[in-house]
Amino acid sequence: MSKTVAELLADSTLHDVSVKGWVRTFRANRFIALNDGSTINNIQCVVDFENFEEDFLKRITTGAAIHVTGELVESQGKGQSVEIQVKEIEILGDSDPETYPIQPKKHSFEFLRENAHLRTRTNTFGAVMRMCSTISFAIHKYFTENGFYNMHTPIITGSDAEGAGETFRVSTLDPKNPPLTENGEVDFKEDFFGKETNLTVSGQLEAETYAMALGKVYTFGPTFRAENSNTSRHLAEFWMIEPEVAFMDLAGNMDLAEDFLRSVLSYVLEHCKEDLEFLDDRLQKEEAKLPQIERSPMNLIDKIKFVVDNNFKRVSYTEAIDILRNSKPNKKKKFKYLINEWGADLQSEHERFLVEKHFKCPVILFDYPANIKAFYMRLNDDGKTVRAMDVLFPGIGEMVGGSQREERLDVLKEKMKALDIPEEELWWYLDLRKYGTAVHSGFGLGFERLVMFATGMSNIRDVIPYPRSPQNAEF
RNA sequence: UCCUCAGUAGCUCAGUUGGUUAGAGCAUCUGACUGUUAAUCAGAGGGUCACUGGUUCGAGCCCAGUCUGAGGAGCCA
Repeated sequence: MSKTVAELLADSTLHDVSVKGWVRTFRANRFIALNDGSTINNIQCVVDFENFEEDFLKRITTGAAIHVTGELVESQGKGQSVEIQVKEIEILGDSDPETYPIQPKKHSFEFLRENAHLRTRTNTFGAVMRMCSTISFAIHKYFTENGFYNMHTPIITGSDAEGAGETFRVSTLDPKNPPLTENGEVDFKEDFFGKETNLTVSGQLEAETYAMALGKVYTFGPTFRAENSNTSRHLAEFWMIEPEVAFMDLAGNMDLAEDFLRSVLSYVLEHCKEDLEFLDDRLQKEEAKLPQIERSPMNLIDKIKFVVDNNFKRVSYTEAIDILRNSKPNKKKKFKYLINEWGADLQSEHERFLVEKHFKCPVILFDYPANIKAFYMRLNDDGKTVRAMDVLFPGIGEMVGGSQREERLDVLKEKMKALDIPEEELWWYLDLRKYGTAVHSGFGLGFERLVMFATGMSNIRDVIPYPRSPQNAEF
């Protein structure tokens, strides 16, 4: 029975072993570094090349899949504690060294992105993708242990009123020859659902309906935005975590976001040690090439520990504006957008100043001006701010965006009217405010952004298996 | 979408003021060696210089357009 490399390395009582994996390197015609993805570590397989045909050994190339049988012994070399003294090798799948793109050397992330189907066979992407899985599990674990129910919100939606960005249309109509109405417009009554439909940009509104029945719910599913965003932190398809809780106000929402993030990251510290150490090491080597000023003050693991061990700084929008207005870069006109008065939307440079320079820790900004936030956010008594909050992380920017939801029917209706959001599209959403309405809150958290922070990867396209972005849907 | 930068061998890159046959390291192939850690040593093969057009006696290099990628901005998670 074959064991995984992880099992071999963990159990010192094993003797006769059998393992299957992919060849990383074959050194000195004697040492095969074999990896099967179960761990970042390779198992060294020692071959007595005198006992094998030369032509057979030539087929043991980087990328080949092989089955090794032998004896697990203490290693004579220094780089590893144990190794397999090989008795038999079976080549399961050859790998043509002339064309196999992954060499035992450093590749650029850009190159590996073009070979996304093979990049998981590298140390870095293996580590990142194993961590994705662990983080995903930690998220479900946190919510389950805290009394949340998981729900699957629809991926195809009929309402265009969520207001969270451009949508992808879902249609079975013939794009070359669509049915037309008398006015010459596309007749979506003829379409599959009998109306215009899109891929979801958020499960929030549906999650609210379930929170108002099950109490605490969360969604963890794919989300689609057809924005022409070309940045290292946006994707057209990403996974979003959206908890929604009945009877919880904004303060509770902030507590939840903070506790959630710190718990998940703490779980990662505990359960991804080897992968984290590798990524940390890699980052430090990368940073060593940079000039002193551009290096980050903390290494990856310390950065995660810092977030786990310290409270997030909570600052109202109004306080943040005061801090920014009196800040050095504002006075010296170093900001591209200078902060002059209350009501201005905060730009990336301002958020980064607050998080990276002023507070030097994750920051929760709350109580934003109503006119720069979404229609469903709870209006404060001052009449000009809403109970919104953003959690800002160093290097990532907005990790979480959330709010207490407007629970008062008349206030909500007025807001929708002002923003031209048709009531008949969201009749069911308004029903929540008619029947047993209550204070409730929730937030959205971008899964890949959390993975970026936990892995130290700087491009979001490198923390999702097959990134979808403008002009790119390969694989 | 906007701004900036880049595109030269399979990969990572060098290529001077425009001037003979475009280079290096790694990878590959051949040979040697064999307790190595991205093994080492010797040799060989490998190029539509992103694409299209232009300027010029002559373009990898200059100009225009297009495509692709990166960083930043906007939109946001």
